[in-house]
Amino acid sequence: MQDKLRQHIEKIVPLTDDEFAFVLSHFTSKKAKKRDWLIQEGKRVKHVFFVVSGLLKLVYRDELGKEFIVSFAMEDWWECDYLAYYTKTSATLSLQCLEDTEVYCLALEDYHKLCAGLQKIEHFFLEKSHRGHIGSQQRIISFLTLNAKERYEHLLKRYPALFQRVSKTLLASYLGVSRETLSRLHSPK
Amino acid sequence: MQDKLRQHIEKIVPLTDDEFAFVLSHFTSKKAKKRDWLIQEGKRVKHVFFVVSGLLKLVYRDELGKEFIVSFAMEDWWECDYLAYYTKTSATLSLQCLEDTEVYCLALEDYHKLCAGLQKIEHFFLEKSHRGHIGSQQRIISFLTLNAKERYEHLLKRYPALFQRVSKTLLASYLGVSRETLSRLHSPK
DNA sequence: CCGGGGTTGTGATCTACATCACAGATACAT
DNA sequence: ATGTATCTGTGATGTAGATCACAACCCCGG
Repeated sequence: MQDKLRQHIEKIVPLTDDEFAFVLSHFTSKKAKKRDWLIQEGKRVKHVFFVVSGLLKLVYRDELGKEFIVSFAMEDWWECDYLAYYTKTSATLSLQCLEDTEVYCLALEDYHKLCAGLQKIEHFFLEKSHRGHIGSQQRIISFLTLNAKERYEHLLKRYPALFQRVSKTLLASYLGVSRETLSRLHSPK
Repeated sequence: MQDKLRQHIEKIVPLTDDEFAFVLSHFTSKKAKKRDWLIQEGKRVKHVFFVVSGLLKLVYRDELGKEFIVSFAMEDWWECDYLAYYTKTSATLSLQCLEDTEVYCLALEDYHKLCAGLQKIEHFFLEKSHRGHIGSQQRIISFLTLNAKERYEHLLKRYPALFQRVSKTLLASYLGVSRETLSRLHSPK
């Protein structure tokens, strides 16, 4: 299980055994069951999570209680309500397990200590953050330029594995269409 | 003009005179006129830009030639086609001046040298990247949860200054609605 | 000072998608 | 096993917003 994290980091920065031990000492690990919450709207966000196994949804809930999926987090993903985490405010998003899930948890002060103690890891996080930013930008472009069907096909091509693991209802919510419309996209008229 | 950049960085990390001189030595500066391009689709992206003064649009153009505004960049903003920049591939986005503009330019290898030579600045970039990522995530949420009118009002509240500086046509493109619809939002029905 | 390109409003029409409503299927808990 | 909730498809209908079309405007360059 540690190997997952190490391999993940080493895709970007190589680490000695000692360095990885140092990194690992800043994390705690946690197992959660389907339907458990790792972040709850309104509460403080203590950790950023690295997903070792399982699947989660990051959701925003509007005033009417309607739920929107901001992102899915699968193996090897980092997930958090970053705004709440970095600014130490209460969560506006929630993070819930869609399957039994295993994560590493990193508290904000441990994150700072880790970066201060090992420059490489700050570089790693910078790299990760860039990629996350680029990914979000592309999702924005897909909202600007594509219709429901195109967004659906785009997602299907990019993450075929998702379709085995999450309900159409959730996919629809991620794509920003109603589940009825998504359902009709398969067999177009 | 240097002061702009220094003050901007020092909002996040304090610098000595020597450190700032070191930072500045990695940048070049450039003036561009309204309608000039800093990044052109299909070409290589040599620099990331820090906007000292002026205003730019970052645009995506679809197969039909229709233009979509990914973001505006005003004073104190960093802008780039980050994907193309970091991966040294050719641009899928374009960056064009909407006003006469003054920027600092940072080439990728200078960026790496700068980070390697001064840890503080890597920390600064990491912080900036986080904020950018958070901002994009909120824009995604606005696409998922708000209709055209709500997105418009949201933008109006957040960046009132923009409305004095850019045409409704461009705003509509940023918001993902047609300019006719945007126009009708003022005087509802 | 005149002409043309970009900007804005507004009407008429069209369409993608939402919403509501129902029914069969599947999974989950007691 | 048996009921209950959650998922999925599909019809009927409503609506936000796109598209097309035109007229008035402003601003800049020659």
